[in-house]
Amino acid sequence: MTSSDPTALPDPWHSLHELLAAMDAEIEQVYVERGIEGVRPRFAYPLIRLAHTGPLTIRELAKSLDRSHSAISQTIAAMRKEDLVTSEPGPDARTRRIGLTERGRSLVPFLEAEWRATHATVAELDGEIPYALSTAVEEVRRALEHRSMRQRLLHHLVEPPR
Amino acid sequence: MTSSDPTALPDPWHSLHELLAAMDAEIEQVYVERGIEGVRPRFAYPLIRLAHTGPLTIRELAKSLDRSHSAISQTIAAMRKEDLVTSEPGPDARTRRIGLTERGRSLVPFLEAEWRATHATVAELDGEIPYALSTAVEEVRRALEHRSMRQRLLHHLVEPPR
DNA sequence: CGCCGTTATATTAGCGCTGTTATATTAGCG
DNA sequence: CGCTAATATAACAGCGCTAATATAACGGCG
Repeated sequence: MTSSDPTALPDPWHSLHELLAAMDAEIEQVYVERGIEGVRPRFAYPLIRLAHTGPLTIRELAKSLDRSHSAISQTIAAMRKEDLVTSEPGPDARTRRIGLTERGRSLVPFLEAEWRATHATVAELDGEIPYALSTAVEEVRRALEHRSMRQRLLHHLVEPPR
Repeated sequence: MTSSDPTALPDPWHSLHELLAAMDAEIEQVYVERGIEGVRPRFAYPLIRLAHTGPLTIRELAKSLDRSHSAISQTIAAMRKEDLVTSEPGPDARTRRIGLTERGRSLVPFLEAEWRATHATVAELDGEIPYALSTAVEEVRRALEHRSMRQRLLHHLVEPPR
């Protein structure tokens, strides 16, 4: 017989997921309020980066943003449909250089302002609580490097009798 | 001219997403090592709950797990394909009662052990860092209740000159 | 008593976010 | 000419959401 329901304790990550989703939603809301259509939040990162580096190849951009080249390729494809970036044959005819269109470039100042505002907000939030969330995340990451999640799980796993 | 690239500071949530994904992956790995096929981590929550409550309708279950009824409906559909739950006409012909199959029930002891191990691990991790991640998340949530993300963003948003 | 509109439930289609692997294309290079 | 590298694309995986649909139940009212 099972004593008590362990799921009385909620999924420990649920609240975290909710928090992230809610924050993302409010960021997008700010975009919409500014009348920016068709620019999804995930476009901002590559767009801003490109504005500073100048045209890059997919792989260069991917490396620069710490994403897989495939993921970036898809994001770029979506951005091209929105006329935010161009993809022109590069120096090497195998590569294509991704550059900003007029529209893309025109959005950068706002996106940068928004990016900074987001970071400022995160910093503000971190300041309002006893211990910064960002720091806590980093510490967990390091703790897991030291001893993996799997090892910890197995150690705590009390096997039920069959 | 734009001074410096704000995206030199990375997406503040990227590391968090990575962390969560990595943890989930290791949980699933433990499942696989135990020879449990076709049971995704997200099945554990409803499965365990159902074992304790007995058959529930989709909405009851959704409410019980604090998820949308739609999300649960889809999860249940996936679980039915894995022969983990049954869906039988309920007292009211509009409703269906979701119950456990033999297979589903047989997995519960392990899933509960794993659930507890996960919580123990989270507690352990929280103990290894100066301030618990779980607490920090809760504090951020409360801070945002007090003043919304949107308000904070707008306050920090320094509009670029046109 | 039966019809009809409202309400509740469940499902499904479509979307958005993240990413992966595998395959196709193209061009460079030896 | 064939191998390799870079890119692109397709299919898939996971998480979730909203909105539309079908069905059923309930309640009122003629």
